[in-house]
Amino acid sequence: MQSRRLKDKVCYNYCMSYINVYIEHNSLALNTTFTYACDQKVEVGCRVRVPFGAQDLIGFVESVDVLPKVKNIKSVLEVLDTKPLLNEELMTLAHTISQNYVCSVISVLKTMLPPALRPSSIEHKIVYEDWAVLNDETVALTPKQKEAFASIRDQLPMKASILRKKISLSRPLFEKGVLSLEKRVKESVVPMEEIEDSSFVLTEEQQAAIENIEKGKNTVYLLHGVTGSGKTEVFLQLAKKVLSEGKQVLFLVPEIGLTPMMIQRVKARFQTKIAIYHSSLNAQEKYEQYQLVKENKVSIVVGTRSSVFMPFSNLGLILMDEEHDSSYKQDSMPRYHTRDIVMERAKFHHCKVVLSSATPSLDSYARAYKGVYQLVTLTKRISLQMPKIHLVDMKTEQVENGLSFSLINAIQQALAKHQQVILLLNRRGYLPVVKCTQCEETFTCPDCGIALTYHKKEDLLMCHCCGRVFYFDHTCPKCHSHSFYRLGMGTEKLEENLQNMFPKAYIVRMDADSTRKKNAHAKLLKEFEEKGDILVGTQMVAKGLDYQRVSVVGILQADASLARIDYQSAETAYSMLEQASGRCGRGQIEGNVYIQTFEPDHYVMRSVIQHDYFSFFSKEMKYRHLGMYPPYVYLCTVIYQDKKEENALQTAQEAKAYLSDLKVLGPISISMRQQKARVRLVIKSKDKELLTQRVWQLVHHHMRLKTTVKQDINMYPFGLEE
DNA sequence: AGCACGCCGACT
DNA sequence: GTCGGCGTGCTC
Repeated sequence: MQSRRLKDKVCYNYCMSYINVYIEHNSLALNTTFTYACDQKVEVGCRVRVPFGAQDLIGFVESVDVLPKVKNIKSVLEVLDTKPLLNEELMTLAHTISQNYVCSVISVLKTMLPPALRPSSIEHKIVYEDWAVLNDETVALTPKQKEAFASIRDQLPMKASILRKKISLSRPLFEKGVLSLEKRVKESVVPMEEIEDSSFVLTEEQQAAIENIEKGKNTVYLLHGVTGSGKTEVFLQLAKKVLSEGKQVLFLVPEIGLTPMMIQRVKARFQTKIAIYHSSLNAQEKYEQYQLVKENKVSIVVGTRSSVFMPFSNLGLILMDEEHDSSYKQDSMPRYHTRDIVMERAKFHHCKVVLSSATPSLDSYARAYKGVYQLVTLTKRISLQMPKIHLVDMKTEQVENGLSFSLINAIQQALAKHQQVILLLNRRGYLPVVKCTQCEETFTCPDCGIALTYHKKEDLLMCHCCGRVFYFDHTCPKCHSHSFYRLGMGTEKLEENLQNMFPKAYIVRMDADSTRKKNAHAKLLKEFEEKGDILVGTQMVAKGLDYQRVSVVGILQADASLARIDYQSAETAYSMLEQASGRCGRGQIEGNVYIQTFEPDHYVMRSVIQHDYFSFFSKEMKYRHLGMYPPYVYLCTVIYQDKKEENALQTAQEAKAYLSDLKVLGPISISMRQQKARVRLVIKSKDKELLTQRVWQLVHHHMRLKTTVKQDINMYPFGLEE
């Protein structure tokens, strides 16, 4: 006994440790650890509450020392976790991401964890509920109590709330000690519908692709398959094999809302062993899915970009569907690209990666072309032939309400045959520009400085940059005139026009406005599938939809996506056109695509008409080489933000001078945000390490300036829009 | 990032 | 004489 006490005491003294923690500030100025004394057991990867100046904040333990390295050390207020939230792999990964993306470590730690576990003062509490568990069966009971107990004996442990509903005599059972209460994490009921798994017969091509990947020596594979060639089935087969070996699979998708059918298929195939992780889950649901993975209760995770941080212990395969999709790049700190994280995790777990797309990113295809990745192709459609593309030359064609006669004709024919039509117009709202006829005044957003779009249904003006809405009294604020030019057309107006032209047609509109509510995507798609004739929408209708009855796809204002000054606009335009075309002719009926354009001879149009990705790739690579753009160089954008434009501009110019050894474009003024002027630099470098090093130096240089001008770094931006 | 400290203008 | 504006500087 005495020795035990002595040991305890020694242990107590010994346990005084000095912990280095990251503070919950995202600011790069605070991207260092702070040391605190702690007399409790703590491990690296735990959260602690610490005093920080006048505030008390949450910190994340980075390392533990026996001796302090600095003076004036405060003590931790509370240790929040008994076990580390992140393992060594993920802690190391956080540092790698911080280093590569020039962002704070804590910002990475925050994104890695589900909201409920985030080191943040804003609490997302984990919800617990009471469960009744068996405590002592030998206690004497009255006959009635015995009877009540017997009726629920086999259902234990059970939720206390359900128990109380079932039997009225629950209280004495607890009081006498037969049952006891236990707190358990509340489980939100995620309904698991029983779905018939679609039967499948692999085509020769699919079979060959699977063999290539399974037997291949490479780590990374690019599965390039035309739309409707059955890439998903290849994925499912690969996953099945890896799962049967007892390893875990990560299946990444761009946005769950757009691919309900895909999720259904994966669910159906792998029933119980699956976790689904995406943005529309609430904090509690995310926490549950996260725990399932951490406790090794599931072996396949289907999810959007944040699921790349799941705490896998034995990852055997990473599948990345629609790898070209922009939603894989996060546009807030840390601005990581999911593909990069995938490569890091694959390196750690020694597992294979399969990227898949009908229109791969130029980056990935270039790597596959060079042999860095192994290219695997699927050239044939499962159903019929590829849809036929008709380029409609808007310079010569007759037009009514923005629709060419060829397209109107095709729609009429499709409707007559009870086939479905998808129309894509990448502009939401009713009228993109409202202009006073008297003084030419246009309505612009005071925060962003861009033109407001008129929305007819709500009768208001909306900023499509920040989402702010403005009351519209149909009076010019400058000259009080009541007449306005009406320029352009958005999806809302197109829907109205179509309804007038085809009064009997059932029209479904899908854009950012109609899909704001939870599950709106799935609802609208179901509505279209069951009774819709025409689906009108922005580019979101181009992605992943798989309906058998669609025979016509129309793309309006196809040039709009080409006309932008962005180096990447041709790539996104090609991808959008090809993906949209792929939505028709998936069943037994022929597909026809009408692309309305003023530039039918543009190389993007020429390639789309042939479904020839490679010809597009070759042409585009030449332009990228000429202009020195990715994948020939690495880019980084730096945005300077200030109330006064001249301040931002001056800081940007000084930064450019500081980076005189690198190729720097700009500074140029870009749209405002939150009433602040913004000025942008674009840095180019062939040397990735040098770029990272110099940008870090720029960050420290900027901190030394102690200016109010904000500096915002975006490593490897997805295009140069905004 | 926050929050305190500090030094100036316009009020009871 | 004080309340409060926001410029500067520090936080283990």
